[in-house]
Amino acid sequence: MDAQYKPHEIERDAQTFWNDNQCFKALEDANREKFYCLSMFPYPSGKLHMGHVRNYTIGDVVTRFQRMQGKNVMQPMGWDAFGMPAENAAIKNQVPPAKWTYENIDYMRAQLKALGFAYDWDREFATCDSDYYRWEQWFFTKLVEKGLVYKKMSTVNWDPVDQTVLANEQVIDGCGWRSGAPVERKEIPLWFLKITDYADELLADLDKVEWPEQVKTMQRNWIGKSRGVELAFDVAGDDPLRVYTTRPDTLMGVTYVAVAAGHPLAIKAASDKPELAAFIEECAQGGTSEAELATMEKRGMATGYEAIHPLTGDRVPVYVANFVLMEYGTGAVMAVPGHDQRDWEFATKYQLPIRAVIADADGNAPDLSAGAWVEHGPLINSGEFDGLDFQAAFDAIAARLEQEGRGNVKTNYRLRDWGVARQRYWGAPIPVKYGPEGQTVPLTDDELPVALPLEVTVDASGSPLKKMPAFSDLGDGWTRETDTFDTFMESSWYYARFCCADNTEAMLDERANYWLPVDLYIGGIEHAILHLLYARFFHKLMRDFGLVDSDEPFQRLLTQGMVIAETFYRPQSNGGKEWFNPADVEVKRDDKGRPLSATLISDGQPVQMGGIEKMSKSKNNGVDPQAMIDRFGADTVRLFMMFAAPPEQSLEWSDSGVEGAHRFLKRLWRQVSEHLDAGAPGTLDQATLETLDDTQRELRRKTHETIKKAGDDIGRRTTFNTAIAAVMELSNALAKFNDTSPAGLAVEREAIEACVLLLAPITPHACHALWQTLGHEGAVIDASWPEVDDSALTRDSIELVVQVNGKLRARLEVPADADKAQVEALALANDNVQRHVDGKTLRKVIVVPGKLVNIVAN
RNA sequence: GCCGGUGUGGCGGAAUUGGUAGACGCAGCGGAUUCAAAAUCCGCCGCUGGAAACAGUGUGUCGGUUCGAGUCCGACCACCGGCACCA
Repeated sequence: MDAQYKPHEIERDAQTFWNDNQCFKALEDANREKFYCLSMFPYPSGKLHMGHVRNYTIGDVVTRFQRMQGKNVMQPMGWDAFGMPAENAAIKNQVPPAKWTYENIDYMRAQLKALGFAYDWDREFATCDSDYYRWEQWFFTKLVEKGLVYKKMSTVNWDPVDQTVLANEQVIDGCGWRSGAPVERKEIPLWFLKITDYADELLADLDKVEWPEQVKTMQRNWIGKSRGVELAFDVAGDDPLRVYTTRPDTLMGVTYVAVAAGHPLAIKAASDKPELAAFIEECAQGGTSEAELATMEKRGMATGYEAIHPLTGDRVPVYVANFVLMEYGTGAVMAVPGHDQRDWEFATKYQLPIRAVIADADGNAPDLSAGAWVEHGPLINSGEFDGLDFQAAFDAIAARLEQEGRGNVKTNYRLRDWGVARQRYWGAPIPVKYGPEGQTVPLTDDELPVALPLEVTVDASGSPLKKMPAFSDLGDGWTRETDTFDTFMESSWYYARFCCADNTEAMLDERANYWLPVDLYIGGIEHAILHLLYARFFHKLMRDFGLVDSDEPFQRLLTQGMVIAETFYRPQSNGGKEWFNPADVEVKRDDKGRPLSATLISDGQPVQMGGIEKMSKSKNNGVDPQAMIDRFGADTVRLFMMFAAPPEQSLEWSDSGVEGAHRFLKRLWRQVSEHLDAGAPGTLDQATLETLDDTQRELRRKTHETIKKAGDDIGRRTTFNTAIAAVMELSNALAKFNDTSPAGLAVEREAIEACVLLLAPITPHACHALWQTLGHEGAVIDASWPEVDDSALTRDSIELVVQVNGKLRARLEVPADADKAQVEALALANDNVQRHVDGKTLRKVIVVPGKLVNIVAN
């Protein structure tokens, strides 16, 4: 064997072998247990970044591990190819988005192949292929027929200079990112899917999936099921105002009512009040994101109207408030400043009355001078309802409102219907046409697919489709919808299409039911809500249409952390920052390794350290995976990624850490080489096992402990870092083991083969070569995960720690079968233990078998 | 602002069910090998005191539960992710 580890040759040979033998082609086989492992597919932005490498390495490790467990595995890969960056690149470089996208795909596919991922490439597709999105268009028309789609007015960010709709990301500090003009809120008609029809099921079925609890919690909170009361306030001279509240117990504390700026009552009130009209116009300033709405200054103005309290008949003023939104709920809220902090701040600002109607913890009227009292408590100042607790008050007040026909108990959801229309070009056209008499008609099957025209010129003024009569004008007064789908539509069902991507006759077929649900889905935590919720919804839509028979798309979920790196910059005269790549910067450290200063290598001048952040283009702190592969090989990059942190945590890039990973592979390679040079090993038959000496038995124990731990770490815990650490320990034990007897070499062979098999999912190329070198006929890709020999794990004696009052005072070597009394006696006989219990009274001795003894004395 | 998370040596991290804090790796220090260097190998490595044995102290901060807390509970601080048109 070549004594030197040559990753590039090894990787080329292994990949050729996998390719030639179609090792990763997945075929349905009803007699074998299937395992569908899926990593979130990438947006083809240009080059792979480290986040991709991490994501796909995790998926590949699990895929190869499950294959070694005997499962019929399928791991596909494709491209989430529609989206804004292609349009931005088109504006910048005058390249059509399609050309840019497909070139990026070609480049990134080659990078994925260089990393040796076990993908079934026959299933590959890009969502911008019309063979893919045609089924999405088809399905949308079916949803229209089922009444699950509707059109309504909705608020978007409007750039008044570029005359175009902006994404939230394109709104910087309230201004358009290109024009710099203050953004306005504008109402336009948009298509929606009725995800709220599925709110209850989306909530309940979270119990069916094995997802991280925090992700389930986030989804539950996002859906936000609440039980409250919808009630009406009469308005003198106008229609009643309907409001929803989860705190009907505070109804007697209502001191005003607030409506959205777009509310009919507000608009009516503004007709003879110029200052109110001006205020309403001001409310249209700014972006639409919830974060922006929640943090903006709360402002309001009286309408002059008064609402009549449904129970007391008192008159309270109606305000227009900028934080009430027309499209959420009823566009009006009742305000209880005594018991809601936002209402309290608003009331304080506009000198509105604040009434206490809920008692504090001591049963007294709460002090409301510094803020609202928001806890539950018995009612006060509420007439006949005084003294009732939250639940009793809720029920009594709801019953009373219902009896008077002024309200009813209602379940509400925070979840809003899914707006799927985008005023953009690079997306799947929405398959709808409009008639001369204003008809809205979904396209029929023979009118599908609507192919996106690919030869276009894109500029900052919005979608070119709107300016292309060849696309939009259907003749006889009919026009085509020029909006395209939200790209979340494509990513909501791609996992199912991978099961039968070659089907040109149907969206899905029976193969989908063989593979689905996805057994393990891996992707960034940033997708914990939107993407995963939309995909779950879409799956249920497809189920109710008979396309799949499962309830949930993703059985297990692994949310990976970000890849982060140090940032470096220099302030610029315009107040901005010029960011430098870590590869171009040299960091000086003190003798403890703490960073002191940094300089740019090219000019030797200092740069500022900007902290450790997510690798991104904007901060120029990305480390190019390709450069790392070229330098160390794919296995080293994969090993470092898996070793440096557990998958759920963020991973800080470290050049020297990568070198450490490389060092380990070189060392393993050398260990195999030296082992082979040492001669032929004996066989580990029963007779040999019985005659092993202590050192040999110790190495065998370590081998089987490592097999056990690595299998549990990879298969159950998905903590690849600790699995690797365990194999490193075994390798360290091997380095200390110098026994060239036939039995010694046999034990060593077993340990070395364990190292190779346990690392095979992580560093598949090196292990492919080592497995061959060790004389195996079959490839390691077809090898089974090694089995634990429980008899190798037994010990004659174990180490116990002895504590006195919880502090470690001694370590004892005791027979493995020692009983409590023996252990206690041994512990008390220890000199150092005696010194610490001397002169004290023994209160208690706690023995934790196999672990420790704690002697309590005082 | 709201929802979710994280915080352990110089650094990345380990400690799986409340039971030895710091596995494994990086950096650093010392040594071997070498004409020399690289590579490699061996040893040391939380902080304070001590020659050592050992003692004290230590998991963001403050408090609590427990024989025993990195782990559980309460309050707080800092940072990260998401917030519906980034993907």
